[in-house]
Amino acid sequence: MSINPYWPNPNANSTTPAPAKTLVQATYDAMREDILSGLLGPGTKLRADKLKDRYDVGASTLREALNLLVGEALVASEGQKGFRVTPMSEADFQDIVRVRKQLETQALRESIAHGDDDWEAGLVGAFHRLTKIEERLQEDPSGLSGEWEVRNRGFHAALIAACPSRWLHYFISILFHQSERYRRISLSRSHTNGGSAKRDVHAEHEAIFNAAIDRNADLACELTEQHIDRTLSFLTDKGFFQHLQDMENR
Amino acid sequence: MSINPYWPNPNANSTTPAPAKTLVQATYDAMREDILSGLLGPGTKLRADKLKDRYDVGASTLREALNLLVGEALVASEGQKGFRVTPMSEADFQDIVRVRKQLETQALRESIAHGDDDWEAGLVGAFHRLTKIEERLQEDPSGLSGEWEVRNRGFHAALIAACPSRWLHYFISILFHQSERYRRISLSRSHTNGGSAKRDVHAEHEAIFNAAIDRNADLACELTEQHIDRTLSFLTDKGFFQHLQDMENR
DNA sequence: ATTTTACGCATTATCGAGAATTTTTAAAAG
DNA sequence: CTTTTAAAAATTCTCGATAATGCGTAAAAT
Repeated sequence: MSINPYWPNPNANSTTPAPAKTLVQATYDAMREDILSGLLGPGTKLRADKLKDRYDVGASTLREALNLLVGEALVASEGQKGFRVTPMSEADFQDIVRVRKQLETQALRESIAHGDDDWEAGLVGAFHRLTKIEERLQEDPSGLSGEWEVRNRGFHAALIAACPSRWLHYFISILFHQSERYRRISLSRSHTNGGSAKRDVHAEHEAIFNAAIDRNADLACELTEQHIDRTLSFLTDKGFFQHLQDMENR
Repeated sequence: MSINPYWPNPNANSTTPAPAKTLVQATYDAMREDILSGLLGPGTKLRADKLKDRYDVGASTLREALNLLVGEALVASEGQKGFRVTPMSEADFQDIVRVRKQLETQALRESIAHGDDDWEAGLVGAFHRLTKIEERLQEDPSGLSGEWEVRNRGFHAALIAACPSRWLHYFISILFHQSERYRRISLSRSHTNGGSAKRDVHAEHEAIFNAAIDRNADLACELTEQHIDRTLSFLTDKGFFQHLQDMENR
């Protein structure tokens, strides 16, 4: 994947030998994963020495990766005072959810309108992959969550893959990563504050999938909005936002 | 302004001495201006030596600024082959216009709904500033266009200033800069291909302003959509997009 | 004539050191 | 005791040099 998701990778479906990843990109990928997983918690001060040690790169390379993450709003640059993992807040997540609903439903509509057989095939495949791992995950909830993230991302990408708007894709991918951070961090830490009716994520995915394949745009969008909304109410019910201060300021 | 527009500058309305701009930020600002003005045309290969010479900075500083611009999709990073000013195309601008309409109308609605007296005051002031320079520009169309860009940006920002969604603001500012590049480059080069009915931009601004002050959200959004649409038809009528290939590949 | 290989040049990517800035610590003044 | 001032330490920012990679040219092979 190219650094900037908006501009497509020319080697997408080709047989050219290797992606030839640059060190900056590798560092960027690694750091993003560490931020999304919560290993680098919200608000964490990103000191050069520590990070140079952790990722084993020079100062410049590190700062380039950092500046790349600033563009995705996963890292905030503070004047002459270094970098910091972007803080999290309930208001921020509500905002993400609102805008994400608007953009994803729009993209889904256009995707359903433009989608051809290839789109359907890709969607069926992505849903199948996701189904398999969700079955496996239900029996054995240990591990595998990394792979689930990949397939969940793939399914949601396949849904809107036929939408021709590059800018929608770009913005949606940013917001998706933002959401992913909230979800993953909320799961990795125990905040079992309240009940929060058990959520059948797979059923939600299946319903969206069926509506999309049936070309029922209105229903698919409705279900997508609910799907996204539930990520918010899920975290709220869990009392996740009350624990945010605890993990800041390291 | 902080590098990442999404996260507000804590020194916004304070009396603290100086913004203490970092060299990276200065270079980033200068390069962005050069790209938006067309001085660095679409598709231009950004060679390190030339740019080091032009902006008088070291290699690392330069690359940091470059990576910042990648996040705004004004610069594209090509694997291991350096950087390049993002190309322009008719399809891209159509996409920008579509998404921009959707986001700006949404933000305008929320702004009109939430706006208080301070918002109105800011809007009146911004409109006044814009009016003055547009009057001056009508008599003497030479120069001043740089200042017009600033005030036009300010007016559009004031319209949606009361919208509470940080993410909408962030995405809109990206798309606004993208649009600005198309508009400015189309004006700086002579492509008087066809008639293109003379456009009274000030009248459009005035109509939007009045609708916003009247809290007529539907009308204001309608007018905003037309306003944005006209930037597209204006360039199309001018035959701008037929000249795009000419200015690539330097 | 076309393709392949090898070489030298141009450009990019990476690093570590030094300069500039902020933060911390401690002493001095009120 | 609190505030101010000043030096020291820690951290960030910037630069130029070096290593790695890609590109163009020309000789060699098919």
